[in-house]
Amino acid sequence: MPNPTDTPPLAGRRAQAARNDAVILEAARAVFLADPKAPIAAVAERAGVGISALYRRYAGKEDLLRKLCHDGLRRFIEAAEEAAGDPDDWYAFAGFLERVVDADVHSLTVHLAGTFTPTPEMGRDAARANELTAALVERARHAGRLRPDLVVQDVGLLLEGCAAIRVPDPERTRQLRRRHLAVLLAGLAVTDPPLPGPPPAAGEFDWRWQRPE
Amino acid sequence: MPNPTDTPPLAGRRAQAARNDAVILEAARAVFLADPKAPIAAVAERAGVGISALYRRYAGKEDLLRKLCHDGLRRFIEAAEEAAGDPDDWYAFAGFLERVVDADVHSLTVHLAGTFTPTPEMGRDAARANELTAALVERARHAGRLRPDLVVQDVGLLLEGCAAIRVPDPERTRQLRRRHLAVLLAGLAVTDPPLPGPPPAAGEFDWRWQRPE
DNA sequence: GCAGAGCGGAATGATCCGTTCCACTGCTAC
DNA sequence: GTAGCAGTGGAACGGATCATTCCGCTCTGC
Repeated sequence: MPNPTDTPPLAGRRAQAARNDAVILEAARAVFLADPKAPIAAVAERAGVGISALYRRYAGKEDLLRKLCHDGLRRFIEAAEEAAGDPDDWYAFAGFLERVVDADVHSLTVHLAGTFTPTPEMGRDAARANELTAALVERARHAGRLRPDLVVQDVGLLLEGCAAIRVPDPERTRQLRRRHLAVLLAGLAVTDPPLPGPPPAAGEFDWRWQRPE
Repeated sequence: MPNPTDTPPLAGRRAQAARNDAVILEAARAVFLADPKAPIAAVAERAGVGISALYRRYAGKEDLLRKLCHDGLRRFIEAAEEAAGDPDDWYAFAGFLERVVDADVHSLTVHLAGTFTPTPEMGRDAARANELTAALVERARHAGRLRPDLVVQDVGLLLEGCAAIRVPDPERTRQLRRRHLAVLLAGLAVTDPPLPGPPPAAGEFDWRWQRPE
């Protein structure tokens, strides 16, 4: 009689349900990453489950999208915290970008933004993500390894540029993005010539999070 | 009796028609740039004309999309030819990228690809565009101003990264893209460290031009 | 055995969109 | 003058797409 109260070695129906939790989330991630406007049926198909399995877990499409996006935000935060552990100021920053790019977190968050009404907690997490990023930028700049005219808001744009690169094969996508990122990093470590135009301001991209109209 | 055979000072109905030609194309460009899946009615509305005015000129949506994309390809070629006129090998290359980014040509071409069956002429133009780009890359590299491990196919990805940056205001979009491009250019002018991963191969992105299925 | 959690997938109803159609306008040719 | 027609606006049509609901089935847990 293994574990009467707790149920780690979940079996039978319950086990499938628990497995489906993960499978569905993974499928949703993959599908909406490829096409943010994909129908919900595509997620079910990809997960190899019926539509009911989805609606049993989420109140509706918007609910799923919100969950997905929030998870992405959390991964972003994780990446920043992990990277911050690197004692080298430059590699902390560079490693952060690499992690975020590898995890393919930015495109999900950005392309799904505006398709749901965010929760207050998401707002708080977004703020935290921003702080962590700013700290990483500050460290790298203070160490003199990062061009001084780069502002935090630029980082979002860099990540967006990387996220735009996408081919059918995920692994190849990762490689090509790394390649792109390498060019960017080389450009970020250089002081001259200075960056043109007014730098992006704080809050300049907040509109992304507003619902259309 | 001004001009019995030719009709430069077109008037009345004809004049409106000629004006509409341009207005419609411009509207279509703007609309499909903002959303490649936009309905045709949105184009008509933006142009301030009825739907008939569209269908009088184009056989259908696909026809319009093809025309738009082909125009974009031609602008790309123009940009390459103009930039090639610069005697400085590096500025020819950099100026080429700046022109393409400013003209917002790449995103249209890329995001519309696959939504129509291309004409043979488009195939030829695409090949020409590729040659011109390769020549520019070659010049810059030969002059020792460009990192030696950059291949032509990388250029498409760089442009894609820039095109991914988009805010509601077109002029601000242009500024931010220039800023992004400046980082990229700085990174391209640097030799060390070398770019990671297998470089993109010729034809690796041809799938973009295939219709879905 | 049996109640019901969990599920598959057809059915539903709403929305969206490409295309067609028709009535109208005002040049233009005669 | 005026008949004819190129050019047009926009309503109407028909097909496609989707989110969501619903029903009947399968097994598990007891």
